[in-house]
Amino acid sequence: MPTIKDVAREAGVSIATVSYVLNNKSHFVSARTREQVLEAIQRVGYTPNMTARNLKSSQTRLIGYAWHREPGDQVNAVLDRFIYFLAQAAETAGYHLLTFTHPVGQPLPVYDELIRSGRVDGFVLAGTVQNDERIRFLLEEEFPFVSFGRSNPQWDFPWVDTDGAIGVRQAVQRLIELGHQRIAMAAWPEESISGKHRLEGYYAAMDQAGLPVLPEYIVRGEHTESAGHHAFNAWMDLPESARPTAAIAITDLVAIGIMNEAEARGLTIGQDFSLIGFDDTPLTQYLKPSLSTLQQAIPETGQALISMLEAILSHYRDYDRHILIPPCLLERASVGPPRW
Amino acid sequence: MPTIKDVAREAGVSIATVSYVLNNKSHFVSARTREQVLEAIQRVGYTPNMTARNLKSSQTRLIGYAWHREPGDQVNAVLDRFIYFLAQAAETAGYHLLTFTHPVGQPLPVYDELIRSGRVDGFVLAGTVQNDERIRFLLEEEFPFVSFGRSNPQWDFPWVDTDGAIGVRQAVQRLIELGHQRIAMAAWPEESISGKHRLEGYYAAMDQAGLPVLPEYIVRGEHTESAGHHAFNAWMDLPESARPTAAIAITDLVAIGIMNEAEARGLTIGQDFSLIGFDDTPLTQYLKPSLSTLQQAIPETGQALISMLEAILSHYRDYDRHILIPPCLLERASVGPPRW
DNA sequence: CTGTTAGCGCTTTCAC
DNA sequence: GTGAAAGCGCTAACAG
Repeated sequence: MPTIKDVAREAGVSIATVSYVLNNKSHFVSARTREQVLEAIQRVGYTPNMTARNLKSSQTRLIGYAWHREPGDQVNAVLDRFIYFLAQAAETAGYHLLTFTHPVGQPLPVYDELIRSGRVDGFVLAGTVQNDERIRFLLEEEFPFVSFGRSNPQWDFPWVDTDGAIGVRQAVQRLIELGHQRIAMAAWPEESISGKHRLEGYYAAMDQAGLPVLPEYIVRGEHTESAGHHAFNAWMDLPESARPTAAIAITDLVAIGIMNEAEARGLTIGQDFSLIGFDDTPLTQYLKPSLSTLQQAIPETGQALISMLEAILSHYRDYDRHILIPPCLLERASVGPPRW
Repeated sequence: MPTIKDVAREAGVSIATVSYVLNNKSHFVSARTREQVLEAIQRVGYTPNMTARNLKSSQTRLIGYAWHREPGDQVNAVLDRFIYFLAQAAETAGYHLLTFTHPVGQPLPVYDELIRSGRVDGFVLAGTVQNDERIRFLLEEEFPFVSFGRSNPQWDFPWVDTDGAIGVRQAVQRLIELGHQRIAMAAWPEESISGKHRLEGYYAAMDQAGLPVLPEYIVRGEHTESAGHHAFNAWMDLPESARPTAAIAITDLVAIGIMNEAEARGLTIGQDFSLIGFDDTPLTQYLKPSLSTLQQAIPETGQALISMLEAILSHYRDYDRHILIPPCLLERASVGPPRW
């Protein structure tokens, strides 16, 4: 590989001059010299060495992102899509993503090592939880990062998140519009932050419409298909006059459980029972019936996070540290007017 | 961040000595000095700067991997799983993954830039096609890489691939074992290499069992759900005595199309018609009936690729340049004995 | 055994 | 305007 020296020799100038034109410090260089250098660069086929630049400037133009492997060999469809757009946005900003993994429950040593060895300029976090230890750690270390997802509301850190409250609210409103009155929700355990936000949207819509929410309407469970079975059974155990005619599932996988359980009981989703999931997981559009769902604005989220991180790394002052992006309701065959 | 100088000062030795203990050139250092240095490292909390090391050694310990975004906003479930295990294997070998994207159909400039700027030590390719231009390019540049997937058989390059022939053969044999005789296959267009291999497995199993393969049994199509509809319709258009009672779908998405079309025609998959897909795409286990499928050995593949690349980067001589890994048949509810 | 020193390729201050 | 030279943090001859 040719170096800056080769270019200098070829152009008959010093390496400093080459560096000037490389870095657009053109005001220091005469137009003629500039031309010569540019030609020399072409001739020898020179591209600046990133490692050397990085050493000199004490940066890496690398953003760290940790993989999330779900338990039980599952995938996280949202994050799989997310990271692609994150990478793309990062590249546009002149960065690359350095991806890494860490032992389950032991993220900190890996983050620490990456920081101390100067491997990355900043991090993008995803899959944050309440009191996320990574956030606490990075805040403490004062190391640049942005987060896809909120955490402890007491902590002041930059994040972008899907506005689950708005999304679910909109979905419930749509069901109400279709004539549903008894609407249930399959929710997540209390600890989940995004679960809490989505549930808030549900309550908001029901309250606004003056519709009662029976305690039994809210069934909490994990991110599993069987949580859907359980929820649906709980609803069907209610006396007929109280049974919900529609439901929001906190996630598509739970929605699938609900669908399967309903079909097993001889009910037709979309006709006898309306259902809206969350995430637009791949393949859900091909289910019979196709599943209505709230799709997160993944590309925009990735873009927003990178812009934010870029602002931080460039020490800009003015930028939003908290961005909420509403999801988009995709109405498919799993919803319809109530049968009764 | 403390540097090697800080450690040297703290330990009262030269930076060379610190470097020696850091790089386990301990034979040059007395046990006592070694101890002192180690303690000093602890005290000042020192971690070697990767960029500096990299500059010195002209490497990056970074492996480039390009994202593949499928057309039409689809995901590639196999690659999404793959990259996680690839990252993990890379880390064990002391590397990290640098991920990047490139304009559709224009990969080369990005690969070139990454090489010229010394950003990565090697590449892992995935989603290879016939006469893959990336392979041709990297071969020409003599830049280290390994490939998940084969390409032009004339080219000599290191790859790991799923043994689709073995997998499909095994799947067909299983169907035969259950009593099926008229077995069809939804295949890919002729250009697809892996499509060709999988089809070979189909023919091998049918031949071995002495079962005839009507030309109509092979229906080629893209990686879409509608390709499944089309295939199933084509089969059902055959005179009843010739209609297949089971089929292999080249991919789960096509299998879903087949399932949906069959159900629409009032047939029950698993009873009236047996079906096996390919890839174990997430959620397919929750379909009704759950889809039998050939699951690629993704973790092993990632590991094998990294070992191979590591061998190349370390200039080892002895290593397999071509590794075929058989997939695993997951038998679920979509298969059963033929009804007739 | 340990230290001095010359770079790795680049940016940038400071002279000229 | 341009160039000489220092130095980013580290490794590895080479001296001693």
